Amino acid sequence: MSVSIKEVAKLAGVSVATVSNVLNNTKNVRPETKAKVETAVSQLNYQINPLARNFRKGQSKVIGFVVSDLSNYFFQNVAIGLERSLSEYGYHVALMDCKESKALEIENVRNLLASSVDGLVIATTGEDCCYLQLILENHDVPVVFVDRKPFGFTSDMVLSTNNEGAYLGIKYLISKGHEKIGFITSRNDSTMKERIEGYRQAYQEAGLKVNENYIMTGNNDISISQNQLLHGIAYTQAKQLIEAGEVTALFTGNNLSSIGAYNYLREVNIPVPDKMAFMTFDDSFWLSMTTPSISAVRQDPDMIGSVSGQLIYERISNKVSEQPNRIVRIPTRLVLRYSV
Amino acid sequence: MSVSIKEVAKLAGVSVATVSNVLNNTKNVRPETKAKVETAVSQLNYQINPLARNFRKGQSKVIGFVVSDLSNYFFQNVAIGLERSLSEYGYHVALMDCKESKALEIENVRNLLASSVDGLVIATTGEDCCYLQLILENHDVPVVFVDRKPFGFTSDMVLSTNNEGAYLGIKYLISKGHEKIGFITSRNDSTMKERIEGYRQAYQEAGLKVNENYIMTGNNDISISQNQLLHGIAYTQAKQLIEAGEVTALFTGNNLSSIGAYNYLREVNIPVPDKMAFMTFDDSFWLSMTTPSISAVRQDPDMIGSVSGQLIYERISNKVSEQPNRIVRIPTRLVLRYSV
DNA sequence: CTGAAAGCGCTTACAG
DNA sequence: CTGAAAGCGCTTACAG
Repeated sequence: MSVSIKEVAKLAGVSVATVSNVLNNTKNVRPETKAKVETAVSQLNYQINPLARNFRKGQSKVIGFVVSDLSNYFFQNVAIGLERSLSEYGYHVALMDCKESKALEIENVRNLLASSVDGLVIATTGEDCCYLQLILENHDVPVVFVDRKPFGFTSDMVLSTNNEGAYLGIKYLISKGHEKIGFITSRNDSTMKERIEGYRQAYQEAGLKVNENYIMTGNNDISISQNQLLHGIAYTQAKQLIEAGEVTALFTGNNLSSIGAYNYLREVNIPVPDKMAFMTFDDSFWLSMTTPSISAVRQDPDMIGSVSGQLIYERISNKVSEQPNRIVRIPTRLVLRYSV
Repeated sequence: MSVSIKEVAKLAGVSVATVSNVLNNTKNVRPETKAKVETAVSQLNYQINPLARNFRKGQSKVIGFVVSDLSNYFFQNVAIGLERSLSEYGYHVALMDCKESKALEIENVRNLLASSVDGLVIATTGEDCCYLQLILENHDVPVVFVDRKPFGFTSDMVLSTNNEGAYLGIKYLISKGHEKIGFITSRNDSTMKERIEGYRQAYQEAGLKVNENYIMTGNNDISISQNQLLHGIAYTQAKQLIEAGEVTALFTGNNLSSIGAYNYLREVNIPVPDKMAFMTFDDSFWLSMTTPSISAVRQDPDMIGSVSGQLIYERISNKVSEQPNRIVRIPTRLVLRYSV
């Protein structure tokens, strides 16, 4: 039904090799010949068959994005940025949700490789990524990690300036007179450790001593999804901290924990910011709809996604094959609203 | 580098045709022969090359999802449901954002077809979809529309029970004593018309007369994206209605308009629900984070997505090729919180 | 600068 | 039940 390169060649009176060469700009072709081909192409309304080309070139033009939890808006926005940047290079993105399950993550990676993806972007569920070494050994597929730093596997990474972001937020809280700031993280991974480091730095710079009891780290084994978070671990952590009656401000480590913690404040009717200041890492749309609206350290998930696309494309097209692994940090910034 | 069907055939001592047949279960093969092939497959750790198979079969195993506005959480959730259901059949989804631009929509459809998608799911920007007739005439690609009904093109559709949902919401408001309910829609498309119909039905059933001034329909030409909506058209419409001083309740037609309208209420400090009841079509996460939390008519975007996947898969696999176009309605339900 | 030809790895009539 | 062979539509050494 659809016209092939042969028919173009015939109509143009040249060989298929020549048609291919003008189509792909892969060899010098005499202008007259080129013109003949081009008119034939437009006369027949020829479109290259990407299935044949992909097969021939051994590429699929799809990048797999393996996401720890797709119900998290943060990753949805990463996906959007990734999609946009890769589509510029003619790539599609295959999204795979892991629902915070390592087993699903491994299965997803396996399936993607079996379906011949050209590259992998991974927001890993747990940090241990040794399994990748094994699975990838027969595949020449570049990998970029986003948001969380893996161990057991080295590759390019795109991360937020976690340390600096938390530092900025805590510093601001301190500047507002808060000396006892609760830090709530529902997880305890490399990312959270960096953010806690920012907390410590701000304290140190202000000459304050950190009370370790105010840092509530979570458990990585707990599966959390944004939809069931109103009374999750962050809720409990906020409750504990506030019932202890010491902290005057709460800083939550990501959007997931902000939901649980803020929901607690709301339920027990603690006036923000009068009785309790509140700030979170990760900006979300809903933070500007609450009363008062909530200040946040904003990440740029869209940028994280698009930069990841960039990096993986460079690897695929071998522009940087010899370069060592890169870590790109995407800036964060303070968005002040009325909760502090 | 990777092992091919030939090598499997050689090791098993059979022809490639036979290997193919046991792999695909496409012909009866003697059990002994089958066993030989299977041991060879596992010995060589053979995996079929999907690029070759797709090329041969003329399919890409990807479905394009053309989305009017991917910054809208509603569509993100549709995408997630679609992804999940299609992945069960070995399909990937190629997401394409149109940013509410018809021109981009057309370009996206074109690009997807050029990259050989096997099917198209479309949440159209504008309702006029005549362009599809033309573009699709050389392609045997099934289409499913979601959320909005197109004209100028007929295909399967998956929509919410818009009429019934709005009816439920308005009926509840009326039951609470409201007789002057403002209906704010930022758009004026088939979907909104259905929701307005539900509004009228509830009024009629209650023996109330509809005041047309309370129905503020929007303009389809205005591009709106969730991120810039705090002071958009719904904000203005809410302002107008409330300054006129008649309505005692506000019902917004979708999540986008709820943002603008609620933000107005918030800015001018109108107590909800005491001075003004509030309810919206489209549930969103943030509706449970406001004070008071906001009641909504909940759609099920995830289900809309997964059902769309179902329908398009049936069309692709020709299970229903002779059937006329289907319209599937996904139920909505009332989620009561504290804004009414 | 151009073309004839091999070949990528499958599937699928067709013959036996 | 099994196999030999054609062919899907490209790209790419290779020869001239």
